[in-house]
Amino acid sequence: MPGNAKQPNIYDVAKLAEVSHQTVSRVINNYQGMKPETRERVEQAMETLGYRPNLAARALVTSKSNIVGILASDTDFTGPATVVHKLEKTARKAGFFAITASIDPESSESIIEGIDYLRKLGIEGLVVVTPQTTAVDIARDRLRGVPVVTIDSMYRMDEQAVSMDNFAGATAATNHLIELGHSQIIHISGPKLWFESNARISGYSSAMLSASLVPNIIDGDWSIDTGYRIGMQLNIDQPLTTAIFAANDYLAMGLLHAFRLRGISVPERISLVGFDDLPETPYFSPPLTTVRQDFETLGTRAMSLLLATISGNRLLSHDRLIPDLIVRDSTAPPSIY
Amino acid sequence: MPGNAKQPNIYDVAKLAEVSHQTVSRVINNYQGMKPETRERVEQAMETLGYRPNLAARALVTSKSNIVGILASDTDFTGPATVVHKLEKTARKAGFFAITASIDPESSESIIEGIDYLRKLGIEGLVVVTPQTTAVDIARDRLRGVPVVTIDSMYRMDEQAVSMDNFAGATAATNHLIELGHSQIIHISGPKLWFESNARISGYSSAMLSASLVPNIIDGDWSIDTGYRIGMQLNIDQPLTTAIFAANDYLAMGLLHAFRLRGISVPERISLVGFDDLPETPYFSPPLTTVRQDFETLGTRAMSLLLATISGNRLLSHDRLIPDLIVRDSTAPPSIY
DNA sequence: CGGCTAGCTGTTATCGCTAACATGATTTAT
DNA sequence: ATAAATCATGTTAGCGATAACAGCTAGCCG
Repeated sequence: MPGNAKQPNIYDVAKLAEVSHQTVSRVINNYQGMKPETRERVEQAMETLGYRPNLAARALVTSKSNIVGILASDTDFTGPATVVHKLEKTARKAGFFAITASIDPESSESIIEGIDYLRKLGIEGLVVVTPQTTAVDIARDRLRGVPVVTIDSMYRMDEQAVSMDNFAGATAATNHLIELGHSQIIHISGPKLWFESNARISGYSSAMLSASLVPNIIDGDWSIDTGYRIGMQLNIDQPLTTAIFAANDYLAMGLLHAFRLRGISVPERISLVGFDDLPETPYFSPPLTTVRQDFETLGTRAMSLLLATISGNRLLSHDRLIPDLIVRDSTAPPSIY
Repeated sequence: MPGNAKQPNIYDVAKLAEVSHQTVSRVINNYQGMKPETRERVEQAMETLGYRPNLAARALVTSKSNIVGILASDTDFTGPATVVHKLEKTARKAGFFAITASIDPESSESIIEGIDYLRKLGIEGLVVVTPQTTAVDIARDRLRGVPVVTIDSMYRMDEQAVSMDNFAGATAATNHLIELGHSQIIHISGPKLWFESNARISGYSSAMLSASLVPNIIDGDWSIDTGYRIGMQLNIDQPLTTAIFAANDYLAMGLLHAFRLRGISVPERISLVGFDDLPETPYFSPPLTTVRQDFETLGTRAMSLLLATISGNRLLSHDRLIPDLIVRDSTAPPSIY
């Protein structure tokens, strides 16, 4: 790297264009009300010098970092990953920088560490993509004055949030089974600490009760393994169960695997519904009926909401997306034995 | 937000501690050679004021941003996602900020946009997690003087890179089949543009040739769908094929699905090996023999390499990780018809 | 034809920090 | 005891931008 000449600054541009540095600044900031000719001359000079404004200097004087933070769990589920990508792209498109801190949402130490990391950078806003309540609370507490938008919380409707209506999704899934004629429908739930998990439990219960059926919930988590174990142990004959709504596709996958080993056929003996619509879900045997969430829109909306809040336009403060039921071959009317 | 008092600066701390601002700066930068008593007084003052150094001001004067960039494809595959998380955490632990730009690796426009975005921030280094060659070239070109570390490239051994040895992984997979006694082994490849894809093709071919067998490659991509289509069309009787090495688990998943429909049993009629070891891979029917890559280590190593380069310690410049073969039930010796 | 208003551009101060040098109080050497 | 060296801290300048205000032309009016 020879002669690594220092980056040109605003004065270098000014000198070359034979104007004052302030005029250059005006060009950079797109100030209306200068001679087009002057502007052109300055743009010319910036071009030939390869000038790039120094963001640190700008941030210092304006006390605006132009950076927003993203606090994300370090799970590698594809849903959150999609959301984070969209958040970042939306921010970028709006001229903001997005910085992600991934955390272990079960450890408040990790949460605090992540938030402090973002705070050091002087973020102007934060999106929390962690599906547990604690992270949000800590964030709001430590970032007083900085807008915080939550994804996927429905536990505090007054706050700024964009959420996937897991309740509605679960209701749709359950109603689908009810409409097919099932009455003994079990729900295998996700872990209790998660927003989504609870919302799906409520949606299921509500649909069951509305149809005068009795909810029957088995505690699970998000893993294939747990689905498998439950699938191996589950007594489906007493009382006679004909349908299962699993809280996610992984659980459903484990159940399917277990049922295959036990010779329980789906959907003939048991109808099964999942949640998430993973890329491989259509290729299960049988292809799984499930609920699809539009994570891309979720990410875009959340960042738009945050940016609007930062620039002072209070938008609608609680946006909600409804997931879609995708019907495939794993659900059918109960067979009459 | 009442009385939103302005953030304290170094002078406020200095006044409270009754020292000069420079002394405060010394404390912040951990300067050795000041009275312990003075240091304590300053630390006291910082604590009571809740002082946080202003990074913009520091960056301005030192012309060091303390930020590194991550250029990542916006695929939601779990491998890259894991790598990115680890990159970020490793950087954070070392006192650096990591900012991710996700790009469409097939569009050089998108790549350039991503790089310019990072460049504006004044990144001091970059890790490229994009599995195509173009992104790396563009990055190196536009970021002259900034160290760039690549993940998963093996196409230019002289450059700074940490890679997963896909060649070795593919060789291991192929040899496993050969050792079981198979001789007609087909490889379904990934897309041609990807590093990994080519490395796996080479590893397969090399293992075949070493065993005096004839390579037979069918072009694919990474999708279940393609695996499924190929699985439906493939003629496995002429010539008599007894084993398939699929370039990833998704392809294998599609193949399995197709074979199930066609009544081709795995592993009795066809042995199948995948690549990736997805969380669900053990739950395929049959559980899939595959190759596992340690993405966490990959991420950690790559960031360590970058940070070492930034601080001037040229480390080993090409680090390589060997994936592990995980043998499950989808492979068996060929049956003698 | 003097003065006032607009329309552009220039000047100066400032953001919060670190670098480089300056200073005063001790200690050490002669 | 006095000059030199050492230690701890203070002073000044400047990083590269924007903000706020000041100044200079023109053009229009009465």
